Amino acid sequence: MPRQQQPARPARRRSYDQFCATARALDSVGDRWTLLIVRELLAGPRRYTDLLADLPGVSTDVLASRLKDMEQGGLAVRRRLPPPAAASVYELTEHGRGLLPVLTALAGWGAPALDERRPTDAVRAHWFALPLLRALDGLTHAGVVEVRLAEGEFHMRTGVVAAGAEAYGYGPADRPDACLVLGTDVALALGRGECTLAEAVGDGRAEVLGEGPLAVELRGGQQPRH
Amino acid sequence: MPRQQQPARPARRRSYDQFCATARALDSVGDRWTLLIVRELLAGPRRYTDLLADLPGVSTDVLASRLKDMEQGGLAVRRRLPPPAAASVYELTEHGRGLLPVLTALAGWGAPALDERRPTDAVRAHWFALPLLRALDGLTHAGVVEVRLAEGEFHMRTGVVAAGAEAYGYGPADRPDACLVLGTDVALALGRGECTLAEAVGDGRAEVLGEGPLAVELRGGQQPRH
DNA sequence: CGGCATCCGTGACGATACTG
DNA sequence: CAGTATCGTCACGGATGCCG
Repeated sequence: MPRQQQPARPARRRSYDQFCATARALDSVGDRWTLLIVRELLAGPRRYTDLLADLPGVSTDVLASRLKDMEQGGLAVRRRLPPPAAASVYELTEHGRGLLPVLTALAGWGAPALDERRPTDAVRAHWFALPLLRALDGLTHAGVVEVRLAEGEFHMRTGVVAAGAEAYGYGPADRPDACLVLGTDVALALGRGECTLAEAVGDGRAEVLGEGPLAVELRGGQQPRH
Repeated sequence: MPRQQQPARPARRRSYDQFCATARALDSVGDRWTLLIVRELLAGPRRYTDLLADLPGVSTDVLASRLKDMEQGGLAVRRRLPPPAAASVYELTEHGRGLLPVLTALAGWGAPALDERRPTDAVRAHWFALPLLRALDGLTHAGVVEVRLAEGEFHMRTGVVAAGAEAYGYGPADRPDACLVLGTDVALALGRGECTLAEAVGDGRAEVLGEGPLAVELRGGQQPRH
């Protein structure tokens, strides 16, 4: 009689029942939509409705259920905003932010599949953050880079990312150390590793604004490793 | 009229329909069991029945369906063995082997969840390969390490892994450069990054057999990076 | 309006049985 | 050995309703 469910109400989700680190990870984040919710929350705290808007296709009950699972799994917390705004946001815990390497690895592997944009495909600017984080992985200078694409803007943190800091975020940055203006095609090529940012700047296909050390490094003043 | 399915027979699988590298990756490998099948095939070619045996809980039709999806997605190929053995094996393509960083990242994140072994958990020796590969990531000497656990044996390739070579495999190695004898608890601690192999060898909780440069490095003759 | 809960149709999943 | 067939169950996707 396998999978005997004791009458506990929370009705624990289906497990792979394998003593394996990968299987345990997939027990937590292997369900449909979960890793994409993490991708959204890696950009910062978000409200339920905003998540719904940036995850086209997810149904309301599935999103609510996943968020509840993620709370129970210690991936995210629900935080009530101060009175002026009568709303609450969902926010990754440090454990949840630990999924960043998983997401960047997945993005690196999936980037070559971004060759054609299908007419049914949704787009958000910050979805380019994960591939670009990989492309700029070798930078020595830490700081915040604002990225401007035709699809919109986002910002990301270069260099060693502190444990408590978010790796990227929605919209423009408060005080960016550098500003990166890119076409979609260049962003895709960078994500695929087909060219470096220094090469794209040299070709005039990318533009770096700013004069700080990070901006200089982005332009190729110091070659990033590998 | 969303998601209008044209009468094409292959009935394309459900897609996230997002122009995002991560979403594209999950379109390919986001289905239940797929990444665990990849974990199995990363150890080398396997027959259908062997996969069924090492993936307890998967049903026959789901395994057949996933393998077909993986063939169609260019992740794996089915290869018929020469006449003596009237069977065929499934084998990862180079594209499929590119998922190794995704699997190691997932294993690294999931390793802390391996604190208790539940009575329903299945175990295979080679499931420890991914966390151990991470733990030995900084090694400078390339070679093949045979790992002996209470649960069984497997082997893995250290140093820079050539594109065509498998990162790990089932059972003992043909001609190992070093041999690693571990208890389960030490294997878990290594996977969690709680200690280094040199420390475990120093404590006598791990044993390294062999005299080549790789064996020396494993013992801590040269400290692995970080 | 934000944050779900409910209902329903479809399809994916899991277990078993069966076949070439 | 390597799957296909069948079937019951559950998860998913879409729409709508409720409630603070």
